[in-house]
Amino acid sequence: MHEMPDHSHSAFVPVSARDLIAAHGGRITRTRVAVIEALQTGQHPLSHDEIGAALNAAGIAHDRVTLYRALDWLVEQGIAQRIAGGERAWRFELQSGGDHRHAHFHCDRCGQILCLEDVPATAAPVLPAGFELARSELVLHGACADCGRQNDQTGK
Amino acid sequence: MHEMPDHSHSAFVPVSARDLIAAHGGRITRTRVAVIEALQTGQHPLSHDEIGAALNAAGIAHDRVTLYRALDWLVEQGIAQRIAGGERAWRFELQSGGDHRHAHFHCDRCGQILCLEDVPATAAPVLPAGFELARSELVLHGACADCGRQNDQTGK
DNA sequence: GCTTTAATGCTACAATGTTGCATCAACGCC
DNA sequence: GGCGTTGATGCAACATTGTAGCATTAAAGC
Repeated sequence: MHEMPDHSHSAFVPVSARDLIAAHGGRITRTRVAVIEALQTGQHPLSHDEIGAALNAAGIAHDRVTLYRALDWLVEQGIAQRIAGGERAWRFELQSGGDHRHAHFHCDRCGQILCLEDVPATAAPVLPAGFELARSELVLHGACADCGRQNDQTGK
Repeated sequence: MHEMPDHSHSAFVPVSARDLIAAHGGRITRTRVAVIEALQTGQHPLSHDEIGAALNAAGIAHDRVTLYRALDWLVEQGIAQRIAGGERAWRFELQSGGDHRHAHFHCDRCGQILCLEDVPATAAPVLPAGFELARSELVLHGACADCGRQNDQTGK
């Protein structure tokens, strides 16, 4: 809402992370910035663990709980969204504008999750009376290209 | 408590739990029988916890681990299927014949999961090359009829 | 620089699921 | 029916994922 001075010294740090946080009235902390940047960099939804590793790689010291809370806040603000991957852990990805919801692909071999940008998750058909639809989540399961069909059966 | 199964009004003929187990070459134990009966009785996918409660109610002593393993076996055999509810815990429901996969509705208020028998989860569209689709899972989120719109706050 | 308080870091805990291993019991065989 | 084999169970301990409480730190505004 308010004017931001031009941070011309922001070498490789995308300004949008800071703007994104400020636009939601949150304090700009290194954890939040790093988390957003990790999500921006990642080509697929990241688990809490992967984000933590990214922070470590970036030299950002952090606590497990802090990361959980940072992610909670991002989801709460609508900046990020949670995805139920199939495993017990949540995955997170940035809410790429508006309510655009796409489907995801979960590789049952490597556990990786990929975005299927082309495939909308908004298959919202007939619901019983009284039901109120908030959003829909479509997850396709199978084997990704990397895992190929090199191994044909995997437990779990 | 062994009642005559009432299947006069539905096309879904309850298969004897014992037959189901035997057909897959498993041993007929009281735990497995009770789990299958609990899933048959339940009108919606049950969590491990709910199944455990059902076993207790039926006077079937059991261990937590035994229940996990019984459920694992059922899924492995294709008798039951796992559903990622959105919470961390799995839900289980019987694989009601063939590969019929329907969508599910997760109430964000009460956490209940319901089957949407009418809504197929088979929205299998374009996948990138090399990808192998095994199954798809469609979960709709919102408020169920019971929770109605009595409370409007939602984590969305 | 100083104040306010959101955000962090730590400890402890809760919930869910897994592993190893000794024991039990389901099933086939006699 | 009794017996042996082996799958299934029960128990203890552990692993993973996520939360709650609270003192401390640091971001934002003055």
